Amino acid sequence: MVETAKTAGRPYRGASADERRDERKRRLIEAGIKVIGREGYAATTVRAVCAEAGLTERYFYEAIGDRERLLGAVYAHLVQQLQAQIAQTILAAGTESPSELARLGLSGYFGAMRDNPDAARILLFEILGVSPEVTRLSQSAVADFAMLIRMTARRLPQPAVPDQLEDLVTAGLVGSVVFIAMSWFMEGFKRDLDDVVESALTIFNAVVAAKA
Amino acid sequence: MVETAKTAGRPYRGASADERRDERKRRLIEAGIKVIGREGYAATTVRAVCAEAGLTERYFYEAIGDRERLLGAVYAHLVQQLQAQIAQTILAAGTESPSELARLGLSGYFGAMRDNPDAARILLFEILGVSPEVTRLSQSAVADFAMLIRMTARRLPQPAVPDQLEDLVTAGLVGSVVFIAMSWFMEGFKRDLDDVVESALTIFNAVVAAKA
DNA sequence: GCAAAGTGACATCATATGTTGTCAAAATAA
DNA sequence: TTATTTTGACAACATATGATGTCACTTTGC
Repeated sequence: MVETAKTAGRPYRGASADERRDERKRRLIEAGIKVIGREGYAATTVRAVCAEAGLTERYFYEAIGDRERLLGAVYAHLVQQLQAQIAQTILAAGTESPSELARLGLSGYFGAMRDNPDAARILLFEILGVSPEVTRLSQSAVADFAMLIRMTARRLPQPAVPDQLEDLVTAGLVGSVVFIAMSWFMEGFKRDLDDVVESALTIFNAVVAAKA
Repeated sequence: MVETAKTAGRPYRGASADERRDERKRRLIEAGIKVIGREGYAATTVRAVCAEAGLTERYFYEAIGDRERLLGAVYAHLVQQLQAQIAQTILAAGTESPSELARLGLSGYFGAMRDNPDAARILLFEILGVSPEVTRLSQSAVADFAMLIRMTARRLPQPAVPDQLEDLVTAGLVGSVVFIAMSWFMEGFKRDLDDVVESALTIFNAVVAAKA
């Protein structure tokens, strides 16, 4: 008991304590996406997530804390991933036409939903009505996407919408995209991606083209 | 034990067995609106609903069945109420202009949300991610409102949107209204009702005015 | 008045699940 | 090798709550 100052962590299997902690958290979030996406948040148990991750409950409570924080972490992860993908798509585009940018962004969004139904279910359905904290998180994501829309529309010569309504209108545009995605999801993604993109784009272009 | 055929019910306190059953169900649904609206569905217990209704658990299980069916019944009740109110508003209107009809309908919708926040919370937030059955219920309500929009838009001389996209676009319009309502709700209904209606109407009119 | 149906307060049961603790085996440092 | 840390499988606990049962009291019909 003379000296145990370095209890803070020791390498194990070639990884430092911090690296292992991060890796466990990553695996738990990944497992959370699968389990919540398959079973729904209400039916998701800590045990099931741990089994999917190949970890024990202790690490769950160390890395995440509780079920609700898992959902928050999963959601934040998915939103960030989605935003990054869309941003990358837009930035890589050779065009600056708002309409074409919108098409690219919407394609990225809807494509991501179709290609990862587990994530889509969480992003579209499982996130609401869980708790005030999680609801705020989702509202924050909506605000982010609304901001993206505003930034894109700002490239237009004249504002299409009265200033004091801009935030509500862009929130509405986000909602139209989400609901189209929900309908598509519920139908099992039967429609062509192009149809879905075109539907959302119809609304976007109409609003942008309308005179203030 | 010679004869007890009429076990089917006896008047009590001036009401028949059926009347009392209906009244209990009504009170349970009313209590469900209050408790779910205040505490959220996840935090709603059968005991709390029964206490709010002034009834005992036995009647809950007789009249409703379980927690999830309560949410379904509450939601169906609220949607029906909302649809009836909006339909009445529209039918009583002296105009046939789609734009004016839309303004009336949207005023009814947003006004109802503001005037009954408990119901609004259930309609906007608490209904998703509970179970496949309840999710289908909400999708069905979305489809109903989308149909209402299409019927209104049909009065226009020429279709504003390609036929094969009509369902997705109208789903998107419903989504824009819902998300505007959600934003408004989350801000504590600070904005004027007129601003909110005008925002949704901006999107509606733009889509309707756009050329196919 | 009296037996039976209806009601309400409460007890009880079963179960699920979040959460923490135990303990032995594997990996590391000395 | 040996002691210590890390890990994983699993037990154990407390709690909440859905769901059903008990029992005394009220109301009704005869």
